Amino acid sequence: MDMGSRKRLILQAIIEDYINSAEPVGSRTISKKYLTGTSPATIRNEMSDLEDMGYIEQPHTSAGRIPSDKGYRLYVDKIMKQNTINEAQREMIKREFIESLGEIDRLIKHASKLLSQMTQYTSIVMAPQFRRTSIKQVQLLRIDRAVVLAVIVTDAGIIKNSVLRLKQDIQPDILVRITNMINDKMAGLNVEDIERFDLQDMLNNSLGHSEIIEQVVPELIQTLFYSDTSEVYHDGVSNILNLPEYSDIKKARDFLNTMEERELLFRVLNDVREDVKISIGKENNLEQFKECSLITATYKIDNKVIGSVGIIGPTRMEYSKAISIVECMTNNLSEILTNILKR
Amino acid sequence: MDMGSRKRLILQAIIEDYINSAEPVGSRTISKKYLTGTSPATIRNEMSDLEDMGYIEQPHTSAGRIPSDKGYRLYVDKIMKQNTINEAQREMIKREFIESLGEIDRLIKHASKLLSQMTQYTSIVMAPQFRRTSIKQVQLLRIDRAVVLAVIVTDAGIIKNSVLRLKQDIQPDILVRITNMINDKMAGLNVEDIERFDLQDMLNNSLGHSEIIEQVVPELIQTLFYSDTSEVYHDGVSNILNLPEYSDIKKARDFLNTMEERELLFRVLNDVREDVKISIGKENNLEQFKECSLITATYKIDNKVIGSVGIIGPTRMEYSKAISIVECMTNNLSEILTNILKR
DNA sequence: ATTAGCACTCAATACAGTAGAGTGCTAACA
DNA sequence: TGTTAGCACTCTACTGTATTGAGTGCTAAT
Repeated sequence: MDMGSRKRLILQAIIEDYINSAEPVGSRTISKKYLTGTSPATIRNEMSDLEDMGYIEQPHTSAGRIPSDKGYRLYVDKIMKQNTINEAQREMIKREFIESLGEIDRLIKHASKLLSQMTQYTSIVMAPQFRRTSIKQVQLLRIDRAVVLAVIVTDAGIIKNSVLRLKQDIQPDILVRITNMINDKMAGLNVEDIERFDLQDMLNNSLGHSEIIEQVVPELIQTLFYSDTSEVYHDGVSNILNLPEYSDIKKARDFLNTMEERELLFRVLNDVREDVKISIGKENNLEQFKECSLITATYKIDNKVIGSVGIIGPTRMEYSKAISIVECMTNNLSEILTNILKR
Repeated sequence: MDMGSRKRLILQAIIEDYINSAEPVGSRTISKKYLTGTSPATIRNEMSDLEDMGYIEQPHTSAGRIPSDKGYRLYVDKIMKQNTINEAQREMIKREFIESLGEIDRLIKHASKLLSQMTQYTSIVMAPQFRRTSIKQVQLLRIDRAVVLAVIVTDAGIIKNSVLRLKQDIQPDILVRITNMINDKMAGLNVEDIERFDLQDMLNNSLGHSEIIEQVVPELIQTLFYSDTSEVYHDGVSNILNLPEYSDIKKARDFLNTMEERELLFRVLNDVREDVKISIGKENNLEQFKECSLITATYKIDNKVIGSVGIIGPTRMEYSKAISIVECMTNNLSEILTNILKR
């Protein structure tokens, strides 16, 4: 059976109507609203074919049709037209970001809020990732007699820090020496290297400072790993309760539960390799998202992928709009991050 | 009309039954389950009195009674017995915390998770607050030619920092001079003082460094304020969907919306002055929480109140358990924070 | 003061009937 | 041969009605 252009129009009509209404779409509706020249009976025949081909399905005999995951996939890949967000919205993203210049952290949270507001779905974002960069330098700063602040600068300019509390007092000159030692050994390493870092070797060449190094270095390493998995934010979770598919309280609860598992969200975002990735329904690996679609995209610093953002909605998603918003968002993020860090 | 001891027992029975069942409690139930020696008719008379006194109310004529806010208040203040959490749970809190030693941030998030898990309500916590302490010292650390890390240490030992990107390069010796200047002017100030800080005066005495100071100091001040209002976490939001009072999707959505407004949650937590504060239903100032109860408590460093945590649940809350858990939590937080910061 | 008995109220449930949307099939038509 | 009108059929959603049962308030007896 081949996919004539009328079938394609009908599929498009079904999908776009269903996206708006969340109700099964019948042949009469299509005949009246989308293909005025064609009678319901003809459309019924075509719909029957489309069902056989697996693009649409029927919840029960006397209902209209709804798109299947396969149908959405075809729609996204071949049918829908791209770039439906207008210049005003594009401007909005740009403008909003200029205001939140400053702390990277703030920028990221702002991106999340903006994504969920503009799409009316739930957004998830991850802060720029260490794991994908390497250490440029480490600075140790004496705060108090036995308190040291460790600052880690990476090649993408991301700065992380942690407070170290030592068992004994430390003199400034010794701290300088230790700082140099650490930089000798650790500068240039990325997180994968750090996993295999040979602490013992360093202690053997510690010139009598092994006791302090033993306290400092593991703490430093831990900081790297911790910040790697924890900085995931989300926003607009309440939006999903506006959708009829979540009027079932059990589904809503499951969704909320999932959104509170930061580790999980991190994994989802971390898996993104493409510029923009679209996962529809059962295409998602996660059981929890089998009835959702995810639009995820990566952002970069100096063309180096450094993190990703995404939105989660029902499979009946406004793909075209959602995709362009997410895309526009990552483009702006990339640009601004690159600018503020290389300024 | 006076409050005989039988009325008190009946009120207690109504409240405790309603806490468990979320269903209006009838006279027969009380007679069978709580006051076996007394007939339903007698209890009905007493209940009628209790209703006149405003402690209970009737959703509709042929239903049982449910407690009013006033009823809960009396229960909390005079009737319920304290401290129902057992030694095992107390131990659990202690043990859990010992593991998450290290980053204060992690400790705080952990506290939130623990609170919601143990109570099965929604928890909110705020990170230790600057506003309640004063600046001990400011350190500026040169990261790159035009990039400076500012570290602020407070008298309670809380350390905050932010990355400053300058318009021009800066020499290390000049940075030291500026650091000294800033410390001269700002050490000892608290956030309230900072609000009235006279930047112009400082610029007049800047010995030729006014251009850099003009970039650094406002940024520094902003960091103080930003971190003051943003670090609010919550956990267990999904728990509320298990409660029958939120099976109405509209209510659930409103609740979720509220929980996503960090500013609002911050204000709620920031208002807490007492060791433990219990706000029942309409006692809450916020419209959004008129059907909820909040148990909030402060935690301290060196006996100086530095932040607070709380749980939000339905007015039909397991007050006794919730209060002891929140109390136990803040005690542990206070102890651990004091220890790790003064170590 | 307490209790048994009774009439009354009201929400919740179950049930039957109806309306309406939609399909599939067949036969007629261009 | 593709398209369409017509019709019987299916199934959900809604509506109205009757029933049930939990609970109350009142009255009279203990």
